[in-house]
Amino acid sequence: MATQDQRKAETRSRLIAAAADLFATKGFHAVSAEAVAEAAERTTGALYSHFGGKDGLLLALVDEWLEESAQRINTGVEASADLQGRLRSLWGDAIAPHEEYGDSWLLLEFELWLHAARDAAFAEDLAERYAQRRHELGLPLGAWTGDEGLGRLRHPERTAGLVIALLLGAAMQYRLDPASLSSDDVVAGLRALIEGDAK
Amino acid sequence: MATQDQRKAETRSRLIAAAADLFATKGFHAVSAEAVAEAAERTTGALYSHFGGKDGLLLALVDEWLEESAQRINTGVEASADLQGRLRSLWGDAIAPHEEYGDSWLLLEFELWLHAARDAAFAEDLAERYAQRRHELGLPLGAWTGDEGLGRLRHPERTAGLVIALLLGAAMQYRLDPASLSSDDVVAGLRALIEGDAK
DNA sequence: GTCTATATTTCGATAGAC
DNA sequence: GTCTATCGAAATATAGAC
Repeated sequence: MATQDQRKAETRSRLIAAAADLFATKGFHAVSAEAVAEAAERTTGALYSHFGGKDGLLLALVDEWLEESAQRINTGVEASADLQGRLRSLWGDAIAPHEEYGDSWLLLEFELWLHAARDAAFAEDLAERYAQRRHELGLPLGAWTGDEGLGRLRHPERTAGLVIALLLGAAMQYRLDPASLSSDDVVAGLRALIEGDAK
Repeated sequence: MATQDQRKAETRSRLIAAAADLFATKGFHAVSAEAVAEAAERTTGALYSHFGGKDGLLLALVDEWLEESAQRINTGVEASADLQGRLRSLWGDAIAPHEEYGDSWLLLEFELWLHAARDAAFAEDLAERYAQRRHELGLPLGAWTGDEGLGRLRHPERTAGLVIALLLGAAMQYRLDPASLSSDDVVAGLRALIEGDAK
């Protein structure tokens, strides 16, 4: 194992982490390549060598975000005992500071979505990611309703899509004004969506 | 009525319209002041004279957006006869091209939200706007359920917040992949949210 | 109030040494 | 692979004529 490879990997990791932070808090176009390199304690030369530029860096960031967010959904949720607790955990994850990306992961979520909505190449990647989310949330969702005696879901993935939609839209409003929505309101809404699809 | 005032008003209007289009389709930081002026068939001098710069232009845009979006919610919706039709109209408005802002109004929605999430001054403005939306949607929402024999809503504004949340989150996913959510799914979700709060 | 022209700064990207 | 130095392009903002 060469030391070169370690340093290379760390440089790459540092640059992506710095990009995630800065792109989220200031926006992609508002951040210069030099600022990212400086925050990562590297130089623009290293950035261009690794990613070819700011765009390549953003693409790499999306890829890592893809993997990471797939895991996030399931963590914490499975620790809860009943449906109510699981839904509460989902909402908590949506608004709580995140371990790796801090309290700005929600900003990154929308920053990436905006780039995808404006660029077809990004859109395909992100669309796949959302499909993956719906799929991975749909499975446990169907199981939970069974546990609660609500019957099975007719369309687990479609319901998962609605659940994710409500979480995102509620988080938007919560970010602007935390008093505008209570946790109970959101959880009640999530439950209504789920029960509406349970037979 | 002086011709000077007319020209002044038109210049202002042109600049705001061009800004709305460009900020939505390319993003605020990706658009130069000169590009906005050029699209409005004016010059940067006029832009700086009216708004003091790009930031001032964005603020003026938000204000106009505030008024305009308040009216949009109620139009089209009241034309429908029953709850199902009204919910379908709401969803249609969320994803359909808009008269004044084209098919990019959804992008502007999130662009403005991102700026608000990053800037406290913007946040206050936008928070007020969302509160206004919840209020103006909550009233008819409560009336609709009465018409349908569903009883009255317990918390019209909170339910309106959930309805708006679902519309925004669903529109996000729909924009990335129109096949991911059917209109029936979304309308069913909206109905579930409303019925969940009706007693 | 609006336009032309421009000063100043900053950005993205590259070349070459190590 | 990484860094230093730098070029050319583009952005913000201003000054002055009309």
